Amino acid sequence: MDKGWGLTLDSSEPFNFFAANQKSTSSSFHKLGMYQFPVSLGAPADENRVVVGEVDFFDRKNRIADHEDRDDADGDARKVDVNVKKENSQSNLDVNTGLHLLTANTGSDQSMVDDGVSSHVDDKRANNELAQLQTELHRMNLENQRLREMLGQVSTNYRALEMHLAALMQPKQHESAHDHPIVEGKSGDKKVEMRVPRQFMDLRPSATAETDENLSNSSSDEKTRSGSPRNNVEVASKTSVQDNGKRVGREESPESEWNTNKAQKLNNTVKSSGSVDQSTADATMRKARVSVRARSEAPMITDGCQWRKYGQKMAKGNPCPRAYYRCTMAVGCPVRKQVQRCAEDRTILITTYEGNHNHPLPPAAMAMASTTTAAATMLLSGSMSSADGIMNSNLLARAVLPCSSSMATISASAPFPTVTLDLTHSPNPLQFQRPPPQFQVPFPGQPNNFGNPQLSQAFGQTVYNNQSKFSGLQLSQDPSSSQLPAMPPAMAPQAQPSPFADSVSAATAAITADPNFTAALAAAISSIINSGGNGGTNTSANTSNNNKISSFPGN
DNA sequence: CGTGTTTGACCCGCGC
DNA sequence: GCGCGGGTCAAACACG
Repeated sequence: MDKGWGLTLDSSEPFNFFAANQKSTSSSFHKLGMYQFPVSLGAPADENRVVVGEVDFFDRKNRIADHEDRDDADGDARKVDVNVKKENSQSNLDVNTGLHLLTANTGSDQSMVDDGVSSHVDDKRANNELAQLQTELHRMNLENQRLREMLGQVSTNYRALEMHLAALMQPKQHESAHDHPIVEGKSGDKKVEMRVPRQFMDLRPSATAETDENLSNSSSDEKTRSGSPRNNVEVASKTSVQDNGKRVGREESPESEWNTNKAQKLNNTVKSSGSVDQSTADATMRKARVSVRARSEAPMITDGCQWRKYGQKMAKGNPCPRAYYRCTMAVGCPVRKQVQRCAEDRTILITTYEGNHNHPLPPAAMAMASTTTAAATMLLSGSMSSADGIMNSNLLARAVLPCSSSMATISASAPFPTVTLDLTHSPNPLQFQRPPPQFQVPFPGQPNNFGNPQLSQAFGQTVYNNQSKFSGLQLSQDPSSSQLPAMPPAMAPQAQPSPFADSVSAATAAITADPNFTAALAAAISSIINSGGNGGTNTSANTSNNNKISSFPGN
């Protein structure tokens, strides 16, 4: 293994949003506190270590211990040993940091310490090195502490959120029992139906059943006429109400999900005398979208699902056409996505997901599902008109995306409430040193609202320098907020980067600023929070199904 | 030949 | 009512 970036990026492949999860099935997950994070991001499966730049944390630590064993009289070594033991004790608290991502030693590094009798020169050199390592370890201990605090806060917020959601969902459980039968039946967890991890892009975690019921009440005859072949209750209940045109029956099923928006609008009109707030919330649920912004030269990010392009349009204000894709992993799957390059920066790919899968998902897609679901959950809870909903949204934001202090944006404003996961941001100056991979991270200070000002927000400083705090998400319900200017890179005041005093912190930041790592972190966290790990068994999911795109908007 | 893409036409919602 | 823009359809086409 070379001493370069352990997080390899293969520019020959499209940006695989969750390649990390796919490649780090079980052996490559390393516990980070209560969560597990894949560390062999794009690296060969047999390399579980992460070597950052020229610094190999674990080898250095081992060397420290080695020196200490051989030279007990060395005060520095003793100090370092204390630090090492401190860190080990922190490991017992189930909170590890990137330091613990390494699991193996290499023979090449061992050659530095097994050179037999140590000379004075070697001792001096070792002392100097130990002094440096002591500083590094101290810093990492601090980072460990910060991470522990973060994780503790995540846990607390999540529990609070869970209880809150349980309270909200209590009267609706009997109705939602039929919703998402596939995943719920698989999970069997009593809390699963409220935690929304079960399907990729489940955008209706709470109001689904009620909305469906409303739909069935108001448009039952339309349903029967729709002729949808799906037996999925959720989808079948939302089949097209739009039977006033020739489109009815033109396509068997996927359209129905998309038409749900229209159906909901009609429904809201019908029941205008009813609970306005509830109907508004339902409509919001149905329109919710999750947009992912990522730098990629590839025509489409690989998210684990199979897509078929069904249309392309020139969107106003963007010279790059917008491509429309439909999920083809199952007949009648209503999930669709739009892919469009950013007008201002065409290296940024904007992928917008909408709809619920009506089929089991491969693990790779589950990873994405967890993330997008978490984002959608935040959006939906935040889209409530009540202050309680806003509070809930903030809780969700903190709990589901604990590292999202500056990486997710919620916009409940028109036309569709959308939560945007912006993976284009990284203030890491080391990015300059990296060869431009296919999936790039932006330069510091780069504007982040390309072409989609109401959606974009920083997403990249996920665990930037391990200083991310849980500042939550920006929640906007004011239509005027759709024109919010780009949040400056310093929008997360608590995520201000500290100077890279040494290569360790710089390398750590480099890793954590990597979008793949960021995405993997978000996916891992949300996966575990949501499902308790039903996406843990990764297989060779279709990661190349998007390579067949012959043309791409903007290319 | 099956599958997926391309692309012009069509439908619909919305603003004026 | 009209025009615009977004979203979708489906025939034609390309490809393996």
